[in-house]
Parts: sequence; C-alpha cells; structure tokens
Amino acid sequence: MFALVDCNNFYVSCERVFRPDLNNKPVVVLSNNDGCIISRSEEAKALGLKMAEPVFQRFELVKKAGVFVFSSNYTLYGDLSQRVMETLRGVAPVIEIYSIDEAFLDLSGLDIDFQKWAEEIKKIVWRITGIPISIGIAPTKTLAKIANKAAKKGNGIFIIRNDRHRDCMIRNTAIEKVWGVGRQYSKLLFRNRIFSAYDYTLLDDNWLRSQMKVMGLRIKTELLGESCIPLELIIPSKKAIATTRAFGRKTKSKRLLKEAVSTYAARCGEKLRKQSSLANLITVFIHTDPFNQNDLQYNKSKSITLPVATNCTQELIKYALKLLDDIFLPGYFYKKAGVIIEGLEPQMLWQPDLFEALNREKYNRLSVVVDGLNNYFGRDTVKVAIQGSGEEWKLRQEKLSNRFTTNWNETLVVKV
DNA sequence: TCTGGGGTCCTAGGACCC
DNA sequence: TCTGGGGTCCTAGGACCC
Repeated sequence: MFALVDCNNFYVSCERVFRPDLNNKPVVVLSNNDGCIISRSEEAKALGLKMAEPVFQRFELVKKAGVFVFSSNYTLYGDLSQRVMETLRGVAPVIEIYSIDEAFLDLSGLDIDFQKWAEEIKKIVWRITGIPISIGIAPTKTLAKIANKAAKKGNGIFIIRNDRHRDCMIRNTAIEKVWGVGRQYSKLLFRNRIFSAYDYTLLDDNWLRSQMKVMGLRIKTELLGESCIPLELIIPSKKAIATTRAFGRKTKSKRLLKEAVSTYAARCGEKLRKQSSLANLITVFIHTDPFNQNDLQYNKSKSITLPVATNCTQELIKYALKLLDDIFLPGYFYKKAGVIIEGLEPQMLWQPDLFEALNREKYNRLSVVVDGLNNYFGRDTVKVAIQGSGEEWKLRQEKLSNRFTTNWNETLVVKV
C-alpha cells in the first residue's frame, strides 16, 4: 500500500502559519511577478477565483470581497516544506518527496490500522508545522492520487481498501483527473468515448501502447490495482537547470538584458554547484510580451556547447552574454529572458582540456568562497559587476510576506 | 499597468559504428 | 534477379507533472 500525503492549499497554508488572523478568510498567493493566482484558500475558491487566473482580471472581486493577496515567497514555502517532509520521515521511513507539497509513503509490510495511523500523522504534522494535510491510501501510486482527491473532499483521509472499493472509485473518476492524463490525452480519449478511469481500463493494450506509449499502459495497470510505478527513493541529480523570468517592466535596453541574463546565468551556476555538477551546454532565450498584440513580437533562443564542462559563474556569464549578443535585436520591447544549462555531469568526472590556460582550480576556490559569503550574508552580497542592481527589471513582488523562518530580520514580532 | 517557473520521460529518425 | 545485421548516440518534439 502507498500513502500520498498532500498539503492543503500549500502556499496559502504557509502564509497562514504566521498569520492566524487569516484563517477562515479568503487568501490567494500569486505567481512570480504577481501575475496569476496559483494557490487559493477554500474561501477564495468559493468566491469563484480560478487556478492560474491572472489576478488583474479579478481585481474588482478581490477588492470587494477583501481577499488577502500575497506574492509568492518561495524561501518560506521551501523551508516549511522541508519541515513537513522531515516530520513525515519521522513517522514513515520509506518516503519519496514528490513535489514541494506532496510525498508518497510506502506502507507495505506495515501491520497497522491505516485509518488510525493517518489520523495520527495528520495531527503530528499539524502540531509540528502548522500545515494541514490530506492523506490518500491505496495499492498503487495512481490510485493513491485518486484517494487523495477524495480525501480533500471529505475529512482529509481516504483509503481504497479492496477491489470492490477500487472499482467503485474508478467508475466515479473522470479520466482527465487521472495522474498522467493531461489535456492532449484527454482530448484523444474523449474522441474515443472514454470518459471515466473505468472506461480507460477496458482499452486494448495494443491501442494504448500505440497512442499513449508505455506510460499509457502503466496507467491502466495501476488503475487495475497492480503497482508498476515504484517509489523513487534516491533523489536523482538534475539533468537540466533553468533560470527564467519575466521582467517587472518590459525593456528595450540591451544593457538591462545583459544584467538580467548574467544574473540568471549566475543563479544557474549556484544551483549547479549545489548539486556538484558541471554543464556542457548553455541556452539563452529572450522574447517580447506575447499578450501585448500591439507590440512587434520577437522570440529567439540560441545554444552553445561549452569547450569544457564547467560550473564557474564567470564562465557561464561569458557564454550567456555572447549568446545574448547573437540573438539581441534592437527596437523590441523585451518582457522575458532565460538561461538553461544542460548536459549536466558529476563534477567528479571532470575531464580537463589539455591545452587550456585557464586556472580552473583558482576559480573553483573562488566559487566556494563566494557561495559561502552569499549563503551567510544573503544572495548577491558578492556578484559579478555586470549583473547590476536589478532595480529596473526585477520581479514585481508587492505583497511579499516575511521570510519568518530563515531570516533573523524577518522573524515574527510579538508585542505584549 | 497587468498573464509563472522549473522540471521529467518517451519516441522517432538520422548519423554513425563494426 | 540481386546489395546484411545489429547496434548506439544524439536531438527535436510532444506529452506530462507540480
């Protein structure tokens, strides 16, 4: 048996941990740049605010209903997520952290009353972290996902215990709600008169394989109660790392694009060093605002294979700027840029270039020192000069809450 | 004024190897 | 008449997830 633990309205719940006055009030959290609604309290859902809706389109309702609005505060959410996961690890040692707010637990071989066990875990996580969770329990991960959805509608716990129960659940689950079935596959399935998870299990294996590949086949097997998607217990190192952002304000200025792109490249370098990897390929893209049909549109990306695999910020910036130089055209209003690095390999396996003059050892030591300083004193305390201040292009984050748990200057203040 | 960011996996097809 | 067999690696594109 598997349990899927999912934090309820996670980002909103994080904001509420330090703002209990927001309980029972409508609260939403926005995407980067204060663009779209990405987390909603139950009260906000009841008002009709939709997931991924641009908030400016609902400004009137937000104002009238007194909705509390927050910019996303990933420092806070990441830290609270870690606390939840550590707590879960304490009660169920075999755990896969599936996303910032979800974890699969392996319950096989545990001789326990699942209902009581789940109630206990809900209580513990709530007591230790202040985050409400829902738990779905079932014989496969795909079914645990379905159980979790049912749990969210009820009292937070739902168990699929036997085949009869499983059969009943899949008959009542719309196919587009099944884990692994997205928009495109839903369309395909509707065309073939497949509407429920149960309908799906009647499909012919050959047809499934030809249309939805092995993933489609796995979904069927899992829906039938046979587990074939195992828990991933080892966190694999990333195969690609990206830092991409829309700007707070659109810009024509190449200087500002250079600042942004070098900052993103630096961010990629940090992430790369954190997992002790090197990159072989770097891509830079820039584009205009696709929503503004009055502006002339431009959309371009370019990649380059690095001569030697690296995780050195200065070097990543150098190539990123060269790529930017290649694709930049004057005259457009740019809204977004990004740096993506791929072809990642473990630092341990590094192969030097026989003829290279650059003293990499020196740069590596520098990186360690710079990362240490920035870690201690705050991001970008030490940076490459061309990164600039970011004043003119950085994210809009007008409703940012404090980083209560990770910054001494932002801890909760209680006046007595 | 105003619309997010960061990932993974699978497959087909082409280039290439012996 | 008629020209092998068995592979790997890489990339682009399409799907999915949160």
